[in-house]
Amino acid sequence: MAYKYEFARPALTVDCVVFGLDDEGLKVLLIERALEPFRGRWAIPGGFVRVDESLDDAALRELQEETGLKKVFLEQLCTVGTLDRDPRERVVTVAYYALVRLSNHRVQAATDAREALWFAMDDLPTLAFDHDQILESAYERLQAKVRYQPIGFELLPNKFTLRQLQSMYEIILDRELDKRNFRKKILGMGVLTELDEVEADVAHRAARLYRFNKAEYRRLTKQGFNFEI
Amino acid sequence: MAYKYEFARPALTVDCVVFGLDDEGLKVLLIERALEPFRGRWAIPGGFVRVDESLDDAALRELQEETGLKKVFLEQLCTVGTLDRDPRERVVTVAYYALVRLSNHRVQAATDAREALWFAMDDLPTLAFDHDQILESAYERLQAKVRYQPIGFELLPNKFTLRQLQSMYEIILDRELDKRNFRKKILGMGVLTELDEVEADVAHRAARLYRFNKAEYRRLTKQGFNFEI
DNA sequence: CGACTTAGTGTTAAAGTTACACTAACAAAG
DNA sequence: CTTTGTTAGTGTAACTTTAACACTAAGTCG
Repeated sequence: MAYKYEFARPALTVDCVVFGLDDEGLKVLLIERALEPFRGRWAIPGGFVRVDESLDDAALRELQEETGLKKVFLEQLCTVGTLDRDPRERVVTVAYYALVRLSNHRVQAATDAREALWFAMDDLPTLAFDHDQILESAYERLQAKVRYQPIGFELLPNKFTLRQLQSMYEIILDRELDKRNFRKKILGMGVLTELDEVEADVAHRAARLYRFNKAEYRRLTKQGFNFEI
Repeated sequence: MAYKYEFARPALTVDCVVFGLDDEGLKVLLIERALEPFRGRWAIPGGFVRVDESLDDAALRELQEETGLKKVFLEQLCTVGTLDRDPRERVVTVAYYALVRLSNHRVQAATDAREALWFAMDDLPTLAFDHDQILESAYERLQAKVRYQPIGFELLPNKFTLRQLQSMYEIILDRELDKRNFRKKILGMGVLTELDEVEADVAHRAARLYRFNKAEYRRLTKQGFNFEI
């Protein structure tokens, strides 16, 4: 009991909603709690913020400690400070969310977590604390975000086909898109570079490969270009 | 020195960017700090979160204590936890923003503030801490928000003219709107009720008065109606 | 009653969005 | 080597939305 303060302080935590994408669909990374409270229940990975690390660092650290996931681009979602959200004491949590390519990230349970697993979005368990609500908010935010920012090029291989790109959007937005309109729109943005290559080893006509042009994307972003899908 | 914890905890504060609207334009409520650090400098009102109050409550309380402002609709903006943002110790702050009708809110400096004043957005002093950045983020968020939500009907009298409504949008968005297009769009949303009344005491043709139809607005919102201006 | 001020109104061109169906390329099977 | 199956790739037309633009109407004031 080493730290003393004149006034009582809420505990401060970070929680990370990590969405993972693969061919099967959109998933979320959850951990099974090894400790009370909610021992044995599934939860969003997260933990206490240390006094000498930034919020972003804390989120990255906790994510790695509990699930093995590294170098994820986390974005702040919101901060929740309801009085009774943690039965132990007053805990305020800063929630983050991220979207990763599932095949790139092998998870592995560690500190404070019995297990870390990807759950399909349509087959989620009831979560500990108020994590259901946080997850729901994160999902809404992700869908809103993907509509006006060409997020998620990091989710595809370096070279990808337009079909792969479209599928990614369809999975995240949870609706079908028109092939021709999608191609028109995405090519019209001018952030894709057409390669002199086609996909290999397919049992049908091979599709052309494209590369995401990051420099061009940044240039357009600065000009306030609208990337709405 | 009454409260002891096993691990060091960051202090937790809330800060409120309150935008005020009147005929002159958009203003921000700032306080002059009465205490160190940054004593004498202007800052966004805010203060420490108590362990037994929610974040929203803390924001409302601090705003009232420091500026006299009550019953403001605050919305969470972001949470900032940079390590050295406060010279005293590690402080994490949850930032809020709000938009109020200036004539409704007489301010008055109180606790920890020497003075509380409205500053025009184009004539701001340098602020304490990282409050310049927080204010800038809040302004961007306000402009983004006003474009797709009919925010700010609370900023007008109960009965208002379309010209008043348009002026409000123009001030917040900081650009001129076409009168006919604006009227078409806003009336087309169906959230305004035309009254059998016109404005009084004007030295020219009197404009028709309208009322905001809150019930209809909520109904449409649930249906995912797009209120983009 | 003339001058002044703001209210109120429609149309058109341009841009963007949506819906929709066929041919091209290639591999695999026979 | 021909047929079959599968996905790639392409254009147009209807519709909707946006943007630009100028005059008459109503009322006050002097």
